[in-house]
Amino acid sequence: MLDSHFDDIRDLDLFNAMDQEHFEMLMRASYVQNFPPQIELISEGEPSDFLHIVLSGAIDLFSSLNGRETSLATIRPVSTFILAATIKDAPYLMSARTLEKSRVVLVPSQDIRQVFDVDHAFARAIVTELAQCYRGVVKNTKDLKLRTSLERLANYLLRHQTAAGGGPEFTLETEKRRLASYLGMTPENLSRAFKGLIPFGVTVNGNLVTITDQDDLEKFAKPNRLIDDYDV
Amino acid sequence: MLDSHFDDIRDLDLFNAMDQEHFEMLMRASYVQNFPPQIELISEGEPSDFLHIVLSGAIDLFSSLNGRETSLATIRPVSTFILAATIKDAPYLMSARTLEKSRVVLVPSQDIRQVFDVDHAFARAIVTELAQCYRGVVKNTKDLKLRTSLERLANYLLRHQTAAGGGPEFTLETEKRRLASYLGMTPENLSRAFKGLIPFGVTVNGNLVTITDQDDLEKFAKPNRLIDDYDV
DNA sequence: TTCACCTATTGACAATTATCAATTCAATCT
DNA sequence: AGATTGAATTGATAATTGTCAATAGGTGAA
Repeated sequence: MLDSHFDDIRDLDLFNAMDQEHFEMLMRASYVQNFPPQIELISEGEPSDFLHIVLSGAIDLFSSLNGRETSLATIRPVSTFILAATIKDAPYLMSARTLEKSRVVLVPSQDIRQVFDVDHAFARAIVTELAQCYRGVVKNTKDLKLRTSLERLANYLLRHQTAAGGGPEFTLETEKRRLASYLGMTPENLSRAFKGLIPFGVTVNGNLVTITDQDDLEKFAKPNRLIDDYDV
Repeated sequence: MLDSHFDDIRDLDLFNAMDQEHFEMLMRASYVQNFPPQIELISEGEPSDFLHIVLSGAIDLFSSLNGRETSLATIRPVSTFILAATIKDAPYLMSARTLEKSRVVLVPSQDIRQVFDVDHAFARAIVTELAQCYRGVVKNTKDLKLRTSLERLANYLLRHQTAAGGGPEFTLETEKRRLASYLGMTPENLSRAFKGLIPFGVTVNGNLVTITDQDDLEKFAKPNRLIDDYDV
């Protein structure tokens, strides 16, 4: 596995400062696999044998309990997932499934831990990545506990508008049922929430979202950098 | 600051594998402070100048937004908090206040980062600690999104029963209003939730909880190791 | 002790969210 | 094109949760 994907992975913050030799060692130990949509790559509770890297496609991290299910995150290329379980050699806390046809690299957890012990730049990158992930989940918890569902949707739209370039029109990349689950509501209520945002300058047509009154929406959503800014 | 608390801190997973010289360096750079109850030690959004270690007392980590407030965690001795912000040199995402008279050690973040770069055992301990924290927040998110408030309370009681030794009687160490906030509900609803658990073998009198029917409660709560077990 | 204060509890009611059923809509297959 | 499938939406209703107001209970200060 020393082919072209190589460069994309090397560019990730997690891998770009480490020793070349160690990087190649990891890549040689890895597997690249292609998966069709809707394949469950990981089931929560299983031992974490691999660090996963999405090269293309999209992955849904979700969790199930007593017949209920919730979506916790969407992973898009190029990034890693399940780092904490790999580090702790503990069972996965989330399941993962492909949302589309996806290309995934599997790096054996054992090799990750081994290289961690001899490559300080890699160790530092892992710490930074984990701290970033931790803060991401904390922000998500604040979003869930401190905002109503309408506010969560409003802020989600503002974040995605920014990610999509900032223009007044952008498309939802996510199925609405999954968006609802991610935001902690039912699909029915997401429909109603979209309607509830019409007075604040939001219209939706299928996957196309149009912010007709940016000020109105922001005044309602009150975005907060300690929740909504990715790089804080 | 090379006094008796020294040993307690050295015993923490975070510090017990590192080089003695580095440990002393960190301790010499630190401050020990005593705080009365209800003092806000940290306000979210501020730069993270110190890693905090609670030696005695108890700390509430909480967050506020638009006049609302929620409790995110309780830190009891001896443990650290605000590690991720320290590592990333990013602003605090949570505020912290003393719940009781508390003794706290402040280790300058700068020194933590400096020692991280030269002490591999410390680096490894930080990674493990961060991974643990990350997994803790993920479990909390699953608890919030996949369980009803009654189930959250039931499982909270089971976890605390275990922590208190496992017997049928134990005391809540937490003010009920804060417990309600932690569990994501209002104090009024916590009162009603306690009543709702009576049919499943739980009685409460002030801070004293009695599990009268362990099986019934567990059958209702359905505790899950991927949410409720601390060491998974 | 008495008062003041704060927490906890309770009841009544409102708001929010979930559930169920039916319908619309869009994409895909034959 | 027509049929099939599954997502999205809508309406009706139920369940849950929050809000407001009043009361009870406990703690500490004067």
